[in-house]
Amino acid sequence: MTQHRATLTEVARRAGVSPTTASFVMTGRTDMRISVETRDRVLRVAHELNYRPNLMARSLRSKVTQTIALISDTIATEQYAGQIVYGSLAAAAERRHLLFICETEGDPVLEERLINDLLDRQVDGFIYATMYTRRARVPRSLRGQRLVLLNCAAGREIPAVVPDEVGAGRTAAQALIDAGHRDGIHLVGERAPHLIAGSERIQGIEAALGAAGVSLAGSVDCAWWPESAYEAMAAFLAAGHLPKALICMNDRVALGAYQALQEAGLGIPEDVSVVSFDDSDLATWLRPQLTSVALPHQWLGRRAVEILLGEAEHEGVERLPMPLRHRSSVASPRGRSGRDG
Amino acid sequence: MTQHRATLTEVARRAGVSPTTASFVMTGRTDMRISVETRDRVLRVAHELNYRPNLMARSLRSKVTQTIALISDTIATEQYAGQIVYGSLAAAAERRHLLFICETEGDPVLEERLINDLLDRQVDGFIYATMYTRRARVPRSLRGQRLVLLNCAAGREIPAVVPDEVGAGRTAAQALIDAGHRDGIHLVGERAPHLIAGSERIQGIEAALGAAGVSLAGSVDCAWWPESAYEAMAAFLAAGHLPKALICMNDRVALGAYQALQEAGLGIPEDVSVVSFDDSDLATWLRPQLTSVALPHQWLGRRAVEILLGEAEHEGVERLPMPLRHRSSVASPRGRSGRDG
DNA sequence: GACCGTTGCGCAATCGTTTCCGGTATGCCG
DNA sequence: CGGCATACCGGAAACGATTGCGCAACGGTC
Repeated sequence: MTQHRATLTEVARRAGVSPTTASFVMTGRTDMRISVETRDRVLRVAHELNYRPNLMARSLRSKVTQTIALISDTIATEQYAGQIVYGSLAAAAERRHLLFICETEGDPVLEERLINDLLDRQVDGFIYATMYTRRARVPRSLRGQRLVLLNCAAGREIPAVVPDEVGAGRTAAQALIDAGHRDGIHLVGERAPHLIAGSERIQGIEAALGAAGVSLAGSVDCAWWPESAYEAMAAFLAAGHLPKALICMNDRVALGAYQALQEAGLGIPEDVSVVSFDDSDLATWLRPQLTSVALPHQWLGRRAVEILLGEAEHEGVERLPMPLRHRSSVASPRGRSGRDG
Repeated sequence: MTQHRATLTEVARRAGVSPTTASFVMTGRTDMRISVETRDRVLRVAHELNYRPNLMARSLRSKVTQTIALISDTIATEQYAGQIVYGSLAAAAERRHLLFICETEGDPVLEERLINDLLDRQVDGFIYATMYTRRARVPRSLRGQRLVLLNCAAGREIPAVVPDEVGAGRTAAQALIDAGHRDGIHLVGERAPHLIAGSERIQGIEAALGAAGVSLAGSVDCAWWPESAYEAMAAFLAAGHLPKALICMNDRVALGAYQALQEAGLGIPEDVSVVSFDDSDLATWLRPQLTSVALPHQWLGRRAVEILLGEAEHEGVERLPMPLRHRSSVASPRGRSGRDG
């Protein structure tokens, strides 16, 4: 089935040298002097035999596997996770590391089992990711391991990478302020205390508005899903409210808001401006395209790998900026003279 | 940093037995007789020392790593990929295997490098996945390896798992027929030959329609994206066409169609019924919720793992059914007496 | 010719398991 | 008391690399 792989010992024998020499040649180490002829001979034989090192054997000795684990509660289930995975994958591949991906489904027992399985395979380090930003309790079995938290935090001593949600809130609010909005600004989406992203975004929003001498006109309470947002928004409009600008807690909420606004005959952005968070695919699919503050998922992944592999200084919790993706859903308050025409 | 892990030899010494005995006890092998007392003693010591086997050492000897590789062109970039990953992950975890995930980005050089890296780590097998169903050329370096193709095929001798797109086409068409549609049925989305999913879906659609003595009233040509679909559909309506039912090539196309229909004042499903393919998140977010034929992504992943680990018979190319998710976007042709109210 | 630095390389142990061979008691039978 | 199962276990060689030493040969110096 699987054809024979030449071993280092075979290469050494065929080249007429010791395994030691062959090893030094193959790994390119220079702390043992090897003549050019010998070196070339070994390399030639290795190439002829199509030699590839057995990394398990190497790792057994050297204690380094060039392997890292990305373990998450719901890595694949959540739609954005792909970008995190991709960022980590790419960063790992660039550094010649391979990634084990695991999903605990939030089950502590499964989590424990997976961590042990990973440990048994001698992974060099862990990225522990959660889908929603929150405080995390680091599993006991991860104590003492090389570890970076992603999207969650657990004190200063463990490096963590999270999105700068407060900054995002400021950015979103500022986008409206810059467009000339001063009143009629409403928040859409519930402010539940367990949604850290939410509280922080709101904190940033209020800071930016406050700095401009503006305050929120009100808020529409709904779950962070299209249907809930649609219903709440429809009821809000039916009650006679007429918002001039909406800050939606995420793109899915924005979708629901769009549906209600359009059904009520309100134009975006002529009558109502909309900004949102996440910058998912949805943002470009809506009509008009949605201005959204992007979650830097790919960067979170990359950054976590960089820190894990010790290339970046770890400064406790690192907050990655959430950039504004400016599109067509924001215009100046009255009239159609918005910056996007 | 990382605390000491007890080795099997240590356990053996502390239990007063040979490593051989300890090994047999720990792996639960019965082909060497071991007294109950000895067994218990070893187990107790192992537990006290918190012993965990070093799988690298084990694998070095036994040639089995309990590790498989999922290698894909664009695993994370594409939004559905998450479900494939999740399915494989779960299936692998259930069988005590760990998954290496890799993304080649369609680059043959990177692909070659990644496969070699995986081979060097002695993975037990490969799942080679592509995001869009197509013929695949299997990389040379994968020849002779345990391998299952996912979403692509390359001849009878290599097991493959793909969605049953022809069946999906039949299902979609049948949904309209069952609702009473006989004419005014239009296709939305380009029929490009490289989109195997497309050709096969159309094949199924025409088969089902033909069997019912019905034929397509026409088609709207557009790329498989919301914006393109919106524009094409808007133009189509502007030209005076009035479709009674739409079969959209995927949910994103359906989104574009929804936008155009709603802008034209046409009601879904009162005036126009819509069915689609993929059953992405979008389908439940739209108003009305979209009837869609689901891509069984999670099952593709699971199935590939099962076949790879030899639990399922490999019968060449296995086509997984694409089930209909019936929602509110389909009703009987005229009047609002659709089955979903 | 003794000494020494440099150059070039090999021996053998090691990593933590598994596994191929045995081996030693003990009891029982005849 | 010899022989033979049976029950229980251990020695040591793998697996395929890395690595701590040590060592031979050569050339030059005094």
